[in-house]
Amino acid sequence: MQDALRPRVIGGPGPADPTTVAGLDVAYHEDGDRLAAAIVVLDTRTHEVRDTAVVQGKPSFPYIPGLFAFREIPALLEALEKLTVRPDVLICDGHGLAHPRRFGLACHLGVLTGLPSFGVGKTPLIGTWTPPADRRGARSDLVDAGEVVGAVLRTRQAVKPVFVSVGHRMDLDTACALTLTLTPRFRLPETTRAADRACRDALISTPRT
DNA sequence: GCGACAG
DNA sequence: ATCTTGTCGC
Repeated sequence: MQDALRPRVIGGPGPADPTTVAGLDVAYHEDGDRLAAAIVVLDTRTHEVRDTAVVQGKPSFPYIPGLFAFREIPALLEALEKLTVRPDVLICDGHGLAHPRRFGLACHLGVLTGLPSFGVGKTPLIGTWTPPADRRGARSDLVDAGEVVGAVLRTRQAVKPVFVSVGHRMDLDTACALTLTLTPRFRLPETTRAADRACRDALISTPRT
């Protein structure tokens, strides 16, 4: 399925001046039988929350490296339908092009929604790289099979870098610039942090349905 | 065959 | 992802 959908990915450039950016994330209950997906739309400049959508559900697919999207996409698409604000960019918790078949979660969501997207991963899935300089904004190429599939970006000095890769209708420079704009204080983008908080809270505030 | 392996 | 334990720093 990934090989079939990959041709539908459209390359950059990404939006020149996106007004809103959305963070997407999914949290799982420790019993492994319940999950919550959240999407939080922020104003790109002020980081003010413009919209939030949270849905609960059950995992329908196991976690398998390389097939991660099939586990989280169902709930994320449901949450997307509940949004009243159409975000200009989707920022995913995971990779885009930096995937064995060049079709990670960010690419998959971008193709299904038609929206520009990119991924910001906390750990690598594929590729090799040299550590970027120890200062915010420093970056190095993430290379796999001889091609640059993403960037290793330092969002905070003296903190582990993040892995940025394009999804759909996006270019790496725009993705890295947006990531830096969204990390004024912490390692991860405010979008990701807001979505992580939202789905985690939803999972706890609703012990049973 | 062995090791790696987004969340 | 989630959990635990321990350390460092503001």
